[in-house]
Amino acid sequence: MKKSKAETAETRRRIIGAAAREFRRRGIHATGLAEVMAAAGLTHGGFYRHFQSKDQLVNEASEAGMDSIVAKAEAAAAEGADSGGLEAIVENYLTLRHRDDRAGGCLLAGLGSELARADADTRATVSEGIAKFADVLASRTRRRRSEAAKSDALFMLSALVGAVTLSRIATDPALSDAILSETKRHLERP
Amino acid sequence: MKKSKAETAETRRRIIGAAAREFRRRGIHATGLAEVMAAAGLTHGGFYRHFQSKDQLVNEASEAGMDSIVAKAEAAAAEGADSGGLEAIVENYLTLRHRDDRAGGCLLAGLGSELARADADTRATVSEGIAKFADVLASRTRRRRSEAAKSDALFMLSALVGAVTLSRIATDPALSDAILSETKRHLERP
DNA sequence: TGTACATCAGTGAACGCGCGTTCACTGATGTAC
DNA sequence: TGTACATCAGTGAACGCGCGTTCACTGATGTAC
Repeated sequence: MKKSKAETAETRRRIIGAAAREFRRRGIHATGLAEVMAAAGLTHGGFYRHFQSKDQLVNEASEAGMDSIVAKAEAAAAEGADSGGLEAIVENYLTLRHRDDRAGGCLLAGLGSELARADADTRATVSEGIAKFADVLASRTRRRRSEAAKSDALFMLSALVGAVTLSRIATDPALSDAILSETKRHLERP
Repeated sequence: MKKSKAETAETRRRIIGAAAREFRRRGIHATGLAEVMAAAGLTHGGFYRHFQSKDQLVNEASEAGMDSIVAKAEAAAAEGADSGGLEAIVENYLTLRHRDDRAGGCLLAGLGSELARADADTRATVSEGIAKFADVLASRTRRRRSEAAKSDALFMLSALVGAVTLSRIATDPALSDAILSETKRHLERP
């Protein structure tokens, strides 16, 4: 059953993608490797041909997750109606769709408190992703001074991630919706 | 080894307190009942004299956790130098001490993404806690209209929780500190 | 008030289960001649 | 170009381990007389 190099690389990418989705959907600790492999269309035994450990997969899935959310933010900004594209990112992030789509949503909102307990390698990976996300936001502000833009970006990112996280906990639908809509309102009219 | 009613109630409270701390420190899923019971000075076998399941303990520990963070916010506001006490809450929440003290810190920042996957009972409990926390913040704003105060409160809470969560992920100390300090700056000078 | 018995908080061994990880095996592919 | 062999991605059974939960037992307390 040996596969070509291209097939092997494709399988590896498929496992990482399935892991990113399953981790965000059910949590890192609660998701087993067998579950991830099944989602990738494989059996669990083959896992160690591609990764040294679950921790390594968590790290690579986190990198992929951060890359994808940063790319989504850039795409939203590029399509945005406003000049800078900042509102488009916020509009896109603080939606009911994002709140309800954990598997496909932002890694930070989906796994924030679990990532805070991940190993140093994974946290370093995510740390870089946070910086990149903040850079994308900062480059879209109308601030002249780059420190002010960076400051705005870190603040906005905190509010975005906190709002989606809290809106997912809330069982009261009015509260859940209000967390998203009021955060949106404040970020758009600062 | 039967204990008096008062002792039994005290033991129950001790288990809940230990659980709240251990869950925040290591995560809900990663913390075993034996660990919680040991932290409460007991062996694991006695757990089911007090609770029907781990889920029930998670629910009660979450209630205790939300009560304690709301009480802390009220206490900070009462001691605050500013008239309303809002700045005192923000100053108190966005500290390096809070970031570094997961076991004793805010339940929402420590377990946010895990709570979003908890059972409906626990999420309902935490949902009420979020509403109470927002009420405390809203009552401290200088807004006249109560809807505006509520809106501010939900936004602030999102930013507070998001900032501490992200600052705990970040391995770059400058980034971690900046997330807290820039969020503080924006919330204090809106 | 004193005595006999029922209660039940807490102990520690045991349960089934699912986890991360390992391993012998298979068989299609890449490589050496 | 064709053939023989080595490689290694993927399978499925098995491993030790820790988990949530159960249970027989202990013995101090509360209760009934």
